[in-house]
Amino acid sequence: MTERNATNEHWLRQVTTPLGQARVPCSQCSMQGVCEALSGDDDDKTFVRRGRLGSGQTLFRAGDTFHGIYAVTSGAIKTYAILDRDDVQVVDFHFPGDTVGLDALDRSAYTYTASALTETLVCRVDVDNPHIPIERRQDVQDATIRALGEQLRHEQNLSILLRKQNAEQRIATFLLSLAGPSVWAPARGVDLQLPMSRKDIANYLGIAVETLCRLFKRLQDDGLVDSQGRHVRLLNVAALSELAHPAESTEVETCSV
Amino acid sequence: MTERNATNEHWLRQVTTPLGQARVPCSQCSMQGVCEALSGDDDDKTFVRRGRLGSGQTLFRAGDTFHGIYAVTSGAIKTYAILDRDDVQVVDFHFPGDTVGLDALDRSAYTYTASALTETLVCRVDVDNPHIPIERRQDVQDATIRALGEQLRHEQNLSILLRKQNAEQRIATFLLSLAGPSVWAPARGVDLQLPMSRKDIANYLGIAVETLCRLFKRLQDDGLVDSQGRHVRLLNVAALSELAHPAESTEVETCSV
DNA sequence: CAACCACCTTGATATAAATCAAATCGACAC
DNA sequence: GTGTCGATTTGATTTATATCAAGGTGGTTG
Repeated sequence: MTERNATNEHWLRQVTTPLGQARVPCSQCSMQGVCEALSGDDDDKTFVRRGRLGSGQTLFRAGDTFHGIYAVTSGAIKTYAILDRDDVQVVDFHFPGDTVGLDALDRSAYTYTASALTETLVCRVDVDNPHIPIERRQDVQDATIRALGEQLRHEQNLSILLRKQNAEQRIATFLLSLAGPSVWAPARGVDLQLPMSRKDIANYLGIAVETLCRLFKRLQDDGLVDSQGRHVRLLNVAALSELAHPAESTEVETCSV
Repeated sequence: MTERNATNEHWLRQVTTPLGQARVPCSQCSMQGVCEALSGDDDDKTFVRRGRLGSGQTLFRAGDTFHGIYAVTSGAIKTYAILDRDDVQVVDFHFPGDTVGLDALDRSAYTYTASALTETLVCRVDVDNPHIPIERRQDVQDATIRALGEQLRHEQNLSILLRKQNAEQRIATFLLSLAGPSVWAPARGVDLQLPMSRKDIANYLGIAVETLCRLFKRLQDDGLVDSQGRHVRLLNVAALSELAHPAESTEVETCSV
């Protein structure tokens, strides 16, 4: 149970901001402190730059020379591998506060392709050059290791989800993770504006688009969500949570009455 | 295709030594350089210690106070989460050259439980104390970040496997990854002495034990492997590779003749 | 406007894999 | 030896999900 909670806790933490929130402050960013530490010291030595991506625009491609990591401040990014012509694999979605490109930190090239799902703002932190301060500053090292650790645990949790949960549970978990901390205070339902297509979601969750659709419908019919295309409202967060990680009701069967 | 190869390349790299090899030299360890850098400087300031675990013995438990990471030098470790009573999830297997506990590097407690699958030797690298040199030395930082990056990519590849591959493909990929670099020179088959049970393998691959058994049998009937309990010999590495990542034979149909 | 194009949705069918059940095997204790 | 317990294997059946197929939607372009 402790484990279970820990797992879910991290899923929720991955998305530090509810979808729709415009901008994330630096204090909530997974690279916290790095930007302040690296920018503004010197005119010529600014290692942090802000950038803007239009919807669908590519940030970098798998195999491109690594030149730094990106922190998302608004919008959304997807990273994906191109396995074949006509066969891609979405590896992750990145929301405000998340970092993109961490998995290439120790390499000369990016591992996956990263594209914006909507208009997106990013902070680029240069780390391509071994001479720049980021390699030397203790606070930056710490932030980097923390970000890597978080990302690693996120990926481990995803692996667990892919082995243990069926399609419906995956969807419930996914929706709750997108909602982020908002689920703790579901005033009158939680509104989500999904930045990605059904196809991307299905691909990410490892299920067929048709299955995703049918299960969305089932959740809708059961009154758990209200789904209008990319606008989804979570109507019954408690029931969704129950779906995502069913209670270990070995002895607590009175609950169901 | 580039992507596909990259993926498999990493799977293979995860296991740096073929199973059965007695001991891994420090030069092949994922913490390369760290041990030499940290040990022997001072009698009292040795941050690397060697340890021995009997079969089944636990190295640390999920929730235990974090006190360092471990490099496996011989034997094998499994890390797993206890989700419920009677429900565990194997997160990873760790072989000589691999590191255990990296995912807790930025935390105060270990994320998963780690147990030895056979008699196992480990090197423990202390990093619990913020005052010790490991936090300051550049070479150690670099090694840590590299190890984290590798682990992260390994986990991403595993996630891709769990979404894209069916049970048979998962098994083929798993066997090839265990064989490691040996598969490049399959003299007269590659011998594997599996340190883990069928149950653990099935759990790790996200399939039922019965399915695993049946598919082992199928591979055996098809002459791809010779499986006698925990002793497995890969008889046809080429065919296994073909199973693991089927050729994109859109226009190269002559190959099958 | 019509034509086109992805995307989304729903239905019918096929199938891989889970589940339930039971036999066999192996290791270890007594 | 005999008995026990877990691990492994095999069989029969069920089920979740993929696949194939076809409509419906919405946006964009000429």
